[in-house]
Amino acid sequence: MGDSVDNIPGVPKVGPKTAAKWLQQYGSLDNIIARADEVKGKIGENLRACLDQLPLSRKLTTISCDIPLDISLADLKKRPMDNSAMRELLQELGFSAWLNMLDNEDSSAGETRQQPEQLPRNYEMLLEQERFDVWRERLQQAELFAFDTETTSLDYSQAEIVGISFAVEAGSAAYVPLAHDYPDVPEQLNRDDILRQLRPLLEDPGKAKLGQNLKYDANVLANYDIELRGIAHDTMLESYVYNSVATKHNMDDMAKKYLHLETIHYEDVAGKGAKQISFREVPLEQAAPYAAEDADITLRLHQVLWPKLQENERLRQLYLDFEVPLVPVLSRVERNGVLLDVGMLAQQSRELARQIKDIEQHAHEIAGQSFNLGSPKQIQAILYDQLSLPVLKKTPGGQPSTAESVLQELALDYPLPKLILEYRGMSKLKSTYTDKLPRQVNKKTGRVHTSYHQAVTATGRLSSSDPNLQNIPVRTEEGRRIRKAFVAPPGCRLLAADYSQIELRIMAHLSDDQGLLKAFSEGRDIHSATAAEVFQVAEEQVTQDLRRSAKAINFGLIYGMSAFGLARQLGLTRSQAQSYIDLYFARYPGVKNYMDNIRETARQQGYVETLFGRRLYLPEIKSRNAARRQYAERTAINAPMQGTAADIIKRAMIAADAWLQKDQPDGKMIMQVHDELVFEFAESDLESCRASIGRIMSSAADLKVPLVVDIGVGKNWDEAH
DNA sequence: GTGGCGTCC
DNA sequence: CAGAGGGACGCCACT
Repeated sequence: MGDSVDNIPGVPKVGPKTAAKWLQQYGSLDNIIARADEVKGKIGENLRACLDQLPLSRKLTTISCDIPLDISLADLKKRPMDNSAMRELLQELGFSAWLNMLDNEDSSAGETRQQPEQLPRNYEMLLEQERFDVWRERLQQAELFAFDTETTSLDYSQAEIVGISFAVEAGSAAYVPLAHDYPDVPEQLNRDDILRQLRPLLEDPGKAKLGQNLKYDANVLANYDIELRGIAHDTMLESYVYNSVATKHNMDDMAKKYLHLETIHYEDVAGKGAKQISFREVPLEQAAPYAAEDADITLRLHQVLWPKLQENERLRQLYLDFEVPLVPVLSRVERNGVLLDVGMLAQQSRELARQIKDIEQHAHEIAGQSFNLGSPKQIQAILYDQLSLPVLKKTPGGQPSTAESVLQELALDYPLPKLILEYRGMSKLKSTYTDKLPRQVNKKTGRVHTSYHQAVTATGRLSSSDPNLQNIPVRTEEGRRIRKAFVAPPGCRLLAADYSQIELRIMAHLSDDQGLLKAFSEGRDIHSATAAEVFQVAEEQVTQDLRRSAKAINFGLIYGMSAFGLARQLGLTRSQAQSYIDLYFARYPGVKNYMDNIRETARQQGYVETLFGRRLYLPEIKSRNAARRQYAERTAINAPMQGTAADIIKRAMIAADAWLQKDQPDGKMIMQVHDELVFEFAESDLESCRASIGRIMSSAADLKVPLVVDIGVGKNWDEAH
């Protein structure tokens, strides 16, 4: 720790999340300082000391919050904290993400500090068949009803249903406890019996259902052989499509933002941490209000969000044609799961363990002492303090970096960095993949079942977790061995289909650049074509090196990279890199034009859109802080391309699923990796399926360039590429 | 809980 | 004049 302003000794660390929480709680930095002593000991004092010693307009990083503060504390105190000034200030401080300023109701001001309303509620607990019959009839008659399952686990494959709640109109909801279990628990309706009675309703596609993250409920119901149909609305997706970044899309946060209601949290009834109990053990008198409220709030959220979506035709279409239909598709993909060769992974773990041990021994000999190769801190001490290697780069925290690029450079001159790199690679493979994946195989199905998240990314992509199947290694030979453990069952083959250069094709489409469009239309290798244009040689004369440079330029552009970044990547001087970029823009003026336009569009309307109208709000595009503004500008450039690609593959998934259901019921869609879909087909069907999948994916969008799909088949995922 | 690092597209 | 590549998830060390 140094003694500069950004590292004041004795000031306890305050992470961005804590800082954000305080800001939300207390309204301004000023109030935090006034109140912080009460809540956090001496932090308030230290905060004040920290801020008071700042010169006017001094740019600094406050504590470790990474808050660039362009104004002094005196300035801050002078400001009247009305709603708009507060919003502006928060944005300056870099807390726009928590500002709730993205909502279109923004202009209606004055509601951020609104008191929670009293929630009118008429909640009923159903313990007798007669009352359940009344409610079932209500559901039967309702145009739309909300429901929610309470279960024993967040993991759908482990989850048992404990109860179900319903709502048909705001303020009125019912909870049906079915499997609560604790001493002296009241007698409840029989679960199997009730599910049997509900089944026709839940499976009827004509009966419209509403829920919060219905994919989860669909998966849980599937454990009871109930195929949920008639998914009409999902509040999580409504919120996501309406504004992907204004709030997290869980019910508690959404209720706060859109209903100004404080809800009963899961932790309130089940406790948290080690003391958390299963919902099964939650007493009925607590469970019923919680569960009924879930259904009620879902309905109320829908009543607020659905009209908002209907105001914008493109958002409405995106929601109805992409996101909602994707829910049952993802549910099936997850439940299909992927077969793993666990024996193969176990063998790899053993080999890695042996190699890791050898490297450790060797490294300790070189260092002359024992240390933890997995600790960046210890490595830092050994490399820079003890062995006095040159410091090439520092982390944002001011410490000498031990990141891969740095070690690679050092590895040219010293032996230890190379060993550290090898160690990192191997321990990563072992801990994250070969050790972990086999433990995530479901005992009942013998396969791994990931969860896809539909409302996480800012751009519209899916994400995957538990396990994350979207970051399985592919780059190195050792890494690819893990893909060989993703296998097809006997008699089947995996079919992997990926969109070729989809983001660059989208860039061609969006920018309408004639050169780029022509290159794609002629089916040329885009990186070679770019190299030929930029370096002004015939395409046959493009060397691997030139192609590599062109590829870096192409991808760099998609991400909004600067000359500095390109120079670093290609090992050029900055001016060389700049001249490449200039040449590129000279050759592809449409691209240059597009990038300038999209920045301007973002500034003017405050958001950017994908081809299908998905929006990403970028409030920081107008930030006076250059770093934040430029970050927003890069996002403005990247999001339409990344997001359009996400839209297209979602549409392809919906179409592929429909085709599977109709024509190939034995075939399975088993994975999505952003621009790739993986299927499992019987060997005998392989060739016809290959043609069908190719057709379905290529026609998922009609761009000015062809959507080329590369398809491979094999007994394992690696082979299928 | 946070930061650093590493895996993917 | 600093900072200079988009989007994710997971593991580990450390506090």
